[in-house]
Amino acid sequence: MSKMLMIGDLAAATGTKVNTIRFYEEIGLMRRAARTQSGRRTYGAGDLERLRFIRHARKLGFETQEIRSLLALSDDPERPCDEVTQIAVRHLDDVNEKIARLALLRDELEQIARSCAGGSVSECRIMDSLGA
Amino acid sequence: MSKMLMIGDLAAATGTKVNTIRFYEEIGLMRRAARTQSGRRTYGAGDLERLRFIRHARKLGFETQEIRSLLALSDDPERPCDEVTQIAVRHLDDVNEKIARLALLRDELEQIARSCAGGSVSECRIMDSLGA
DNA sequence: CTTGATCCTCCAGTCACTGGAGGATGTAGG
DNA sequence: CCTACATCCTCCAGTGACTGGAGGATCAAG
Repeated sequence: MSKMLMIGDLAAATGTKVNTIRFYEEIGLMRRAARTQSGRRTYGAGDLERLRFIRHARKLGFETQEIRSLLALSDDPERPCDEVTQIAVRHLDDVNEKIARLALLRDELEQIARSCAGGSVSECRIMDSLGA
Repeated sequence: MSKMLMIGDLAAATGTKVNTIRFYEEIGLMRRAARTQSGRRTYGAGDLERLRFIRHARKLGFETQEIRSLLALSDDPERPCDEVTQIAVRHLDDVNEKIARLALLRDELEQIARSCAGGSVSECRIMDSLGA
């Protein structure tokens, strides 16, 4: 069988605090981990992947409930199709808007970095980039 | 002179809670607002733009300190150039990574929505999209 | 068999808000 | 002018998502 991971291994592999992983279990983002005889949590490769997903999603500004609903898409791939599509489409709009805003911000940051090459930034439109 | 805005106008225009705007002032994200005779905060168009920027940035997963440093780029456009460039470049990397991850997530959501057109989703790779 | 790293539970603290009490002010209708 | 009601003020307690630490058990190496 494949390698057993301890909670510290997950933490190290994802840059998450051990306490945070236990917290994710408590609020139901991570599955209740299997335990050893002495009560220590054990994980597999799937749990590692799941934790990475959660962490990245958080960094992208998704709330716990949104992550829950994204994870649902992969947790139960056999569920009714229209339900799944509905969740996916709802998130698609959100994701596309995030991408569009970030693209504007990126353009402005590039502009600042470039224009600054010779002199001081007198024309700063950074707020316009997310102000729309 | 241009239109004077009250805190409630800002709140309505940006979908922010009144209390949250006061909180932003407290932690120094919003400037200390000018007050009327009776002590009510008054704002101008610039404050509205600034608040919109803050709100969008939060939704994109930036922390208060990061927003502070982004706002600094437009707050003081005459400051030393290398300093500004440094801030901009540091954020550029972060922004580009966010965009890349969101693009992967979008592709996967599109795939789910499409493939679901006829049947149930048996091949769900949504976690791969943010798992890298 | 000791020592040090990791694990456990439980609980208090932080960050970024959110909501409400209690009271002053502003404005529109009678 | 007076009342009614929305909006403002300050202050403070509560929530969501962690973060850190106390106090104690377990495990792996020497």
